[in-house]
Amino acid sequence: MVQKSKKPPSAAKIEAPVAPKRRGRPRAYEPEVALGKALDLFRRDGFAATSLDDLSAATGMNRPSLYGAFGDKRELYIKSYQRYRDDARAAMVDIFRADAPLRERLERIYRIALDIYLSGESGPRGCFTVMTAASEAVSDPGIRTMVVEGLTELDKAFGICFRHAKERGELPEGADPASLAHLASATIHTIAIRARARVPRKELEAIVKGALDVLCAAK
Amino acid sequence: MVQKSKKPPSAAKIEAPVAPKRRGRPRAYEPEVALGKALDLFRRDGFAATSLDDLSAATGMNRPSLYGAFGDKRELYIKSYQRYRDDARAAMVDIFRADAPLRERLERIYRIALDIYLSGESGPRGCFTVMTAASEAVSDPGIRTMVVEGLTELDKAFGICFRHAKERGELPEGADPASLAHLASATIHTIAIRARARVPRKELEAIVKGALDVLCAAK
DNA sequence: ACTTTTTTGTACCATTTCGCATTTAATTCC
DNA sequence: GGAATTAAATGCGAAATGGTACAAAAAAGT
Repeated sequence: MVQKSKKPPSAAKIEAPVAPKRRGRPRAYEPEVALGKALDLFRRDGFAATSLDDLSAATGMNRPSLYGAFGDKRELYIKSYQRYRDDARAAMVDIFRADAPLRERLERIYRIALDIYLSGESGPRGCFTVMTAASEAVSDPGIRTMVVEGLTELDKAFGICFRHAKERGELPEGADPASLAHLASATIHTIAIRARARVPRKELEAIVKGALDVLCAAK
Repeated sequence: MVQKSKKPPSAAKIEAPVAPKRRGRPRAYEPEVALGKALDLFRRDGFAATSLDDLSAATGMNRPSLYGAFGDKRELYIKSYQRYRDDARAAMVDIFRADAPLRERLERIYRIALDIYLSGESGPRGCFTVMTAASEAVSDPGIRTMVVEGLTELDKAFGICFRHAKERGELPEGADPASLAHLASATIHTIAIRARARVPRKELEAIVKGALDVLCAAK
């Protein structure tokens, strides 16, 4: 289970054209898509309620293959969570880095967040961190570390946003970027929770709008 | 499972002195404390990860008794959640109704919330609604309804707070109580999540302070 | 004392769960 | 074509799970 070259699926097309000429029987699954399916399940049902049979059915891999590819259930869960965070980060990083007015950046961030939280065939899926990972965090130090990392990463990204906006004069002198960032994160969290309770998108958008009205004019 | 007189445990001492002279073998457990133990378990581990054996061990009741007293696992979960909400409401309702300055009322609310979320022998327990009920909400309409009720109840309580404060002139003219209430709820939620990830109380208090600085001076 | 009522405690059942051992299939290297 | 290698497929097994049947126990009513 060392899995060397896995990160660059785009660069892979350059370095390893298509067939790396592996030695034995070829895999009948693509690890990336299988992990995506596993992620969907874990995200919907949580760790305990997701059985290996469910995962096996969803990924199309039988249990031994699953085990061989990703390790045991906990490892698969962690890899799923890692994948979720990578995806979420990838979807937001450009916006966080973009050079746009504060309000516009925030609006785009929340639009992406809503897309992520509300998607899903069998109901809105919410946020992996908030809905299932935080629950596991009490008893599993490894997962806890990941959760804390995720939370602080979001805080920091928002913090940079607000600090930047303050430097540009978009915020009053007295505004505290750190506090505003925490409130922005909190809005992400409250939206994730409400989405999971099937609160309609319209309402969530209204909550976001109200929050932005406060945060973009604060103090 | 009709359970008539159950709500007034204090008034019970007046109406039913001690022994209502029930007919058969007396119960070896007190339903209220047993439900409290069940609540603790569900809150820590969630619905799926809590087994009837665990519940049986924690409550001291064997499974048939559990079943007879509270119904099946899902019913017990719902009753636990109901109990949690009752307790939380009871702990906060006086403060919400109190006639004190905005900031002081909010500070007291958040102090209570932190007490609730951080307590627990085997680590901080977080918020039942946020940590486990919201997860179940996607697939269980009954639980979803309760979650939505709980969320809007909190929104409303905060809303009354801010509206009241605005009428008193504690907030600027342009302030929108509803938006501020949602941000106050969001702060509750973010704190519940972070508590679960074992973020120390000091940090959570700092987040609350920052939020109050913004909310009590907004717009 | 004996019946009735309510609860406890033991034991059980069918199912599900995770994990693995073993066999079979597909591919490359020689 | 045959050995080597890698993965799939089957299926086993021990443990745990939710739920229940049934007998023993403890109280009140008669």
